[in-house]
Amino acid sequence: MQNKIDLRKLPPLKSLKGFEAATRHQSIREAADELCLTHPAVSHQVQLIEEALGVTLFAQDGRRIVSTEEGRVLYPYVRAAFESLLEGVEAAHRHALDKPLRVQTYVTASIRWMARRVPQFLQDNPQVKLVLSTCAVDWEFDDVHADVGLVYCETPPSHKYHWVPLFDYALFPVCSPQMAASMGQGPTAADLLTKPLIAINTEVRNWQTWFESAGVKFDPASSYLVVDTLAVALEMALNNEAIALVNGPFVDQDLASGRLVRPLAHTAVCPGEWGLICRKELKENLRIRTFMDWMIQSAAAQSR
Amino acid sequence: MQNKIDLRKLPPLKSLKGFEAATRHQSIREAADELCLTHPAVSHQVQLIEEALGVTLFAQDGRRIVSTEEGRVLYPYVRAAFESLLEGVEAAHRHALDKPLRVQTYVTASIRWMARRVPQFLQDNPQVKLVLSTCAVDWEFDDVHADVGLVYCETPPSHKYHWVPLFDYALFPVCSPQMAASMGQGPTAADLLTKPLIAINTEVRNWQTWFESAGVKFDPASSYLVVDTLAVALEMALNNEAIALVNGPFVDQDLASGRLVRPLAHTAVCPGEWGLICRKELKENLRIRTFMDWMIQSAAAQSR
DNA sequence: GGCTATTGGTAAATAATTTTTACGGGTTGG
DNA sequence: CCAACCCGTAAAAATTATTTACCAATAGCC
Repeated sequence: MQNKIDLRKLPPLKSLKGFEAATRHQSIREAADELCLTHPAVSHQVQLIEEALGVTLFAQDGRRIVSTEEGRVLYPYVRAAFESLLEGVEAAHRHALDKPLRVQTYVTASIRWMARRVPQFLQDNPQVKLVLSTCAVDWEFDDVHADVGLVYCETPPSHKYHWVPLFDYALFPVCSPQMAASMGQGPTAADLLTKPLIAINTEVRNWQTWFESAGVKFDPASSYLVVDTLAVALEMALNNEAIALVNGPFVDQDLASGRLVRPLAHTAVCPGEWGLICRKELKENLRIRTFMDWMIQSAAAQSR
Repeated sequence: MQNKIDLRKLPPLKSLKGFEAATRHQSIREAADELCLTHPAVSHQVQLIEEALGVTLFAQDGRRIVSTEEGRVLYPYVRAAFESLLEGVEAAHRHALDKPLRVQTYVTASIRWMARRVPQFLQDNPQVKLVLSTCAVDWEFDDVHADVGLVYCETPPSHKYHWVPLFDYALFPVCSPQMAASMGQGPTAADLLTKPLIAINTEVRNWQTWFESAGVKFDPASSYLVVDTLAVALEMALNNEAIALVNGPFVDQDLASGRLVRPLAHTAVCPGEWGLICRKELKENLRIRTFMDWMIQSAAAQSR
């Protein structure tokens, strides 16, 4: 790095704000107003510095104050110091925002949730760069290769992580309007057993869970289609080929547009939640906070 | 002056010391040692800044810490800020010491006390410049035209002044060795009445005070010489022409060298004291403190 | 000239902050 | 594998900063 410097000779740094503002205004009161302090606070700050330096910085002139020559000599240095710090903060921010934010999520969440929001996010935060990476649904959040994750957790994750739940792991079937119509008016859960059901290979128990919560016996051995991601299942549902079981708010747009429908309203809310995750020490990180806050906002807007 | 800058965006200034040292050492503990703090203090300071900026500044690497890229980006700006402040302090000091220090005192104190010390003081403090000004003995300290005074005060001066007593207002007669010899062995106070006594026009009562304290009646109307400063009176005493009444430690050298003697030991200590005076708000001023401390030291050394 | 509004300074009380103490977890090197 | 070392955390203690309440001085205004 660099050589040692004598930090002990520095005046009380906090009080320098008072000196800076007081010098600029040539008035204790105005400085106090600017700093949102009372005038004795600024008065005291100035005195502290005068004592620390052994130099008189202001003289009283009527009911105002006037910088002494020493005050005028000192000011530019203090000013330069503050400007350097502000530049440094700026530079650190720029640098921090410049590194791409690595976001990890599952295929379906990526395609059907992230993909619909990320463009707007990038438009709102043009300085941020994103790298989206996708993993299988049962993967854990990998804090080495990602900064933030949108993942499902059955139980709150370990204490080393910061965890913000976003929405329920809520199971409900969807299919094409034609498929729904073929089951007649107001089909029951049992009626679904007559149709091709698609399951996700990592979550084969979901259909059983849903049927049980609907009070219908379901034989897991009964033949059904298994694919490896919900995105594929949904594609098949859209193509009128099967009924898919959705596990989160991933079909809102298709439902809104009518391309998919819910043949019946029953929803099975499972334990655990979808949420955003990051390492605890990064939760105040500028990029990460920006990203998480935006996504939380967006999720709240969706469910409203 | 200059334009407003946004002081609110500044990180907690005091904590920057911790960041600076921690970055330089790449170690919290070493930084703490340098700053004479405990390691949690520095750890906390660093965290404060990280939170304020929303940027991670250090990463743990085994049992040390390593600056992140952001930390390395920020450091030079912080460093520059500190250096600017140190320069500013230096510049203010230089400027403060550059203005001559205006010292006010009376003729005799000036000639017979200051004049003997000032050269050494200036040698010890080569950056300080002095202007000595002299006034009549009954003048008050004039804080418009002087920074410090060496004056006599009967009662402690008003609260707006900083007052450091240096020595008593002690009256005792001095004369040449010949004059003393002409009074025979062990003269009494009354014997002095037969010799020419010199008084100072602003302090004509002093002889009366001294004789009364010695238990001798003294008629103020009795003829004696009146001059306007003790310095003149002493000159006459040195020339064997009269007995002078000294009111402070102004003849120490002459007594030591034997050029003047005290015909008898009786001393009348009057109320009040000689001392250094300056405006209260200046008492921490670098030049003034330097000067006063030096003179206090010197006076203490003399009376020792 | 006297009155009032405004500005600063001071001191004690209060609030905020920094620092320390005490402890725990993780890493390194013998 | 253990001891030494370093860092982080949380609560307590110590220190600083700020406010409140007051006073003195000035300047503008009848």
